[in-house]
Amino acid sequence: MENLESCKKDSIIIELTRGRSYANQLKKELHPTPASCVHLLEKVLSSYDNALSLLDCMALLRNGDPRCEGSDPDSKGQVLSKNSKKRKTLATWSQLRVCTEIGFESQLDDGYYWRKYGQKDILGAKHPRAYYRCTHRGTQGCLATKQVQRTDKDTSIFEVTYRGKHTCIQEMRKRKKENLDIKKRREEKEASARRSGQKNLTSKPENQEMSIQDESVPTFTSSPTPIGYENVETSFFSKAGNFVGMSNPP
DNA sequence: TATATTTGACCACG
DNA sequence: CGTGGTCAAATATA
Repeated sequence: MENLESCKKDSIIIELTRGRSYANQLKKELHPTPASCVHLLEKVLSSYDNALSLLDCMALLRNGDPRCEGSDPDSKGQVLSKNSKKRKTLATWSQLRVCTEIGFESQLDDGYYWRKYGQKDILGAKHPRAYYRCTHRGTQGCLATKQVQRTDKDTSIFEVTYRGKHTCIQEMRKRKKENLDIKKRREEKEASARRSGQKNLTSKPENQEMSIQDESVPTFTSSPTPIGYENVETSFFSKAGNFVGMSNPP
């Protein structure tokens, strides 16, 4: 019976993959695509991707991670800004929900270098939203940015929105080692601080960079998913270590 | 000293 | 005018 179920699932995946492929073909066929069609096509493709990702999520759930049930995969998610001060052109975007383990930074670490440039309290959100941009924006003109915000309900889930595309790949790989070295050092520092300072009631803990700050967002220096699309992509990370689900753009 | 983060101010948009 | 995104001075860290 499990076989039957997985067989059905495979069929669904095949169909969805086919549909996505057709949509891509259609996209190619429409050479000078009208603006309205562009948007629609993006939606269609996004739906296929989301459906496929959902199946992945279900598979992971079946493998047993009850934590993921907390978040509903079909929720619309919150509407993120479609247009910012300087990026009106980003008309289309997609959201994706992913669970990954916070403790394991390796999963979050693909070598990208981020620099925090702002933090903002968001109306209706319990936790502030942090704004990052690629460190090499000035030198290489890399326009990739991301936003990180804790979810209201589950503080262990982070919503990460990526925007733009990295154009500094070479530099990234090189930097990854440095990045890890820095993290190692931080870990050691934190460990020693914990050991020596457990009784200390110093109001400011030394481990701000490493662990999650109460209200703020951890200083991720890398993105967990490859950035290959112009679209904004939002991911949700939690302790669970599994994919949770995703939601469609409005 | 150089580079990264914090944080209030500023600005555009609805 | 409120909200969200960005800027930039002050501050922190190596």
